[in-house]
Amino acid sequence: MPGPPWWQERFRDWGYRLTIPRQAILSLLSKTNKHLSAIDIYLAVHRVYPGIGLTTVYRTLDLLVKGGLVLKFDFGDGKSRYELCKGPDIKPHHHLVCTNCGRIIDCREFIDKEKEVFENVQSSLSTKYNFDIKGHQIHFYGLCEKCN
Amino acid sequence: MPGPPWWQERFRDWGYRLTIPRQAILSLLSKTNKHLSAIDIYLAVHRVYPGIGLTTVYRTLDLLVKGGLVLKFDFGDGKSRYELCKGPDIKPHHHLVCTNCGRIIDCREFIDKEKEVFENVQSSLSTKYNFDIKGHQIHFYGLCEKCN
DNA sequence: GTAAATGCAAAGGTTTTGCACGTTA
DNA sequence: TAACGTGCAAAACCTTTGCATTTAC
Repeated sequence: MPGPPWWQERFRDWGYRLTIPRQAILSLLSKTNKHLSAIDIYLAVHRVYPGIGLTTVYRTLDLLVKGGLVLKFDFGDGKSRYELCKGPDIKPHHHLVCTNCGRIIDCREFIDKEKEVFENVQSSLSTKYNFDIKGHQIHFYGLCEKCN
Repeated sequence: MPGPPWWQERFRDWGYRLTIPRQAILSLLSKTNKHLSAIDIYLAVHRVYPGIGLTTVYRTLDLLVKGGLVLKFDFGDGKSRYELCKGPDIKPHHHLVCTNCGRIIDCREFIDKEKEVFENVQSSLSTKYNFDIKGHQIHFYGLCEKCN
């Protein structure tokens, strides 16, 4: 018996309007574990809400990225990909990217060891460069099983 | 008294022709510590070799990336950036990216600690996912001194 | 001499912008 | 109802492709 989605309150506090396209995009992102591009999202939402425009997808994603609800990735194939990074069931992870076929695999096993290392690194980098570091991304590049 | 550039031999062994545009691009990349886009490279080479075309820049960069002489980065501003990663004076490093103004800072201090961590991680990831991992990138995102 | 490399122009694909119309709070 | 959000069309970019010409070996 799910209550209202957790992002409802967030939008209200935040002062932005929770419109149908925004709900549809958030709902989609919260149900997938894929690495969707703007077009992917447009096409998927279009099936359930045919009125949506690609422009709105881009603008909503920008908003969600700025608000820290979504992460934007560039894996080198010319289009950005988006992932929800807040909410229940969300675990931080990194990516293995096949440089041949573009396949992307999530990997989580490194996260524990990473934490202890990166907390120190980030705070010392912040001090040294006067940089307010918000986060980091780690991408592993190589050849996947099929392409190897 | 510099001898012939180190990449001369490399190209010959490799079976590719060492043309004027290729030399000009490699020469530029070996002298800069900036994070140049294709257009940046085109404009800089154009000053010394006006005959060059943007297409050749892209094709040469692809070649150098495939050959492992150059790394290609995407920092989220819609254009790829290129860095020489072979040759004398080249030290591996990672990047701090300002999400407001796009400024990019190289950081090297993490490299030592990183090595011991990542050698293990990469080999265990390789085994687990049957992925032949060639390398990784770490990007730190935040606000630089001016934008903070 | 011959295959490889180049430059131009055009095409392709992704993302952004301007503006009139709808919608949310 | 007033400000915010949307959709469409067009524009702006970055990158790739086709093809005739030039160049390196």
